[in-house]
Amino acid sequence: MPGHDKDAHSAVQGYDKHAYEPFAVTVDLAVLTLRAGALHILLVRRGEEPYAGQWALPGGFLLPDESAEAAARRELAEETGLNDVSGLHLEQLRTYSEPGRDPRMRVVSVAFTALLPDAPEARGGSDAAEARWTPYDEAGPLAFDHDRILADARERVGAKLEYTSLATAFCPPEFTLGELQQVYETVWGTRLDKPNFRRKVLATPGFVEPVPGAPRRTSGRGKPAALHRAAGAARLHPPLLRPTQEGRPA
Amino acid sequence: MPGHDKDAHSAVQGYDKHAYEPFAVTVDLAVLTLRAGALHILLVRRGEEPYAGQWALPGGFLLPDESAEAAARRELAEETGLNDVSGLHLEQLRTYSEPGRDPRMRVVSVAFTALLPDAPEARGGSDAAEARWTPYDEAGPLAFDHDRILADARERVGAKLEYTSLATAFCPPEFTLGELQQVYETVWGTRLDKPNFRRKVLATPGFVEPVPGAPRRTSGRGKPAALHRAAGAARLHPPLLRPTQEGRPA
DNA sequence: CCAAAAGTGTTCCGCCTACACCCATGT
DNA sequence: ACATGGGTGTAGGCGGAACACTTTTGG
Repeated sequence: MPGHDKDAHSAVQGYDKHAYEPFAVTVDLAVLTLRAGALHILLVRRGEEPYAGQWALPGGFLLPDESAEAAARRELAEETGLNDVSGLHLEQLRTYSEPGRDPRMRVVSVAFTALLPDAPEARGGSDAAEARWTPYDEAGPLAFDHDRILADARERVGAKLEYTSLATAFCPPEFTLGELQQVYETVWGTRLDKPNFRRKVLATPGFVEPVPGAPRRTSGRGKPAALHRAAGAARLHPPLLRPTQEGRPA
Repeated sequence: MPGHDKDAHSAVQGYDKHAYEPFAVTVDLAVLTLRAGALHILLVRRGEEPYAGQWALPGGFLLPDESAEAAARRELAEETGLNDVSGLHLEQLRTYSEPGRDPRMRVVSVAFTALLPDAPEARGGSDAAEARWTPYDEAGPLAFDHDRILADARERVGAKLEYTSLATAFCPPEFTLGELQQVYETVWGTRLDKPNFRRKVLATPGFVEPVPGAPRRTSGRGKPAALHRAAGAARLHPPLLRPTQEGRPA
């Protein structure tokens, strides 16, 4: 929002939108999902310079009358072919504005993190751009500063698992506690004690609740599990803390 | 960063920066400090329409070759007269991009939270705009969507006190544990048990460390306190959790 | 001597960890 | 029968809450 410096006033008072260097505003999306017990990220292959042929995060320009959130949903739908984009978890990560991050022009990008429960195979984008789910660890060097955005997204998600109900966003509407536990184990890269995980989750008010008509889902082997769904809470009290890593860097 | 949609390409391939509706990009600053045991926010009074005469968050336009962070520091220096802006804690809050949030034109604003130890009296800005420290609770209706930005900032700061060493940013370089406790009590609006607070803080590795040549600072009455300073850690393990509010809304 | 703030000690209780053990299902 | 995953029980210990108590200053 405009402040009171003279630069702003001279630009704004006359409503001259082009008097100052304009900025291109884009959104970038770090779309994460769990496939085969591993964290995957949605990437698209660039068709043009710069970075032609390299993989990058999906994204695109804001249209004149949409918010960054709306642009992110639109781009996501266009590039993955998802229908119910309205329901999924979308969250601002941060905004990247360093000059020179795009060699062509000044681009300010609002980055989002999106979490998907299952991973529908990615279709190419509307203009036939190639899209692919890639294991997080194999997401090679990406175009622009997307490596950093991706790293920021992972760190943020890992931290938010502790004190928010974010993990349910990786799960389908109805899920088993085993599935929920896998989310934590995969994102954190640790093993958790199943009985204790179960109790902690159930003891946290508003985290999950059993589905009334509970038909228990079987996962091949073993006893079929009771189904749960997200109860309303956004923040977890008490939080589900990561196991204490002794050698943690201060 | 550009994606692969056609809109983007047609705008970008020709390097035509004005082919699409340009966006004005600004920064807004929620500058918080503690004065007289209460949370205060730095506000400036607007001189022009819209919202002329109303109070607003300080901020301003990005210059062509500076990042949002740099713009935030520059604006802060200009509007408060602070010299060592380089040292203080500045952190991205989120980006506000809803169309219509500025009635004049399309403005995308990157909001920051800044935390100051003491509160030097605010000078008016370089162009004589009025600036004032205001108790958080008395920050009346602000211009634009700044009420929301301010609320978001407070919520974020409160949450981050739990699991980061952010509280030290409200303190001078060397501080007493009593001062640190006041930060928590003021931002959270709760009372904390002094002995337990003390032990928890000292038990969290990397949070604070005693200053070697410890001359103990007196605060009028009572035993002078030992001085501490922030040790390196950014995240606290274990976190300093807020006292459990039972009637917390889910 | 008293008030006020810093700092230490100690007890109690809850929760978290760990691991043992039972349940239900597929092969 | 047995492997596999779901689910319950329980003993031990660590840590936080609560509060008593000592220390050091200013008035």
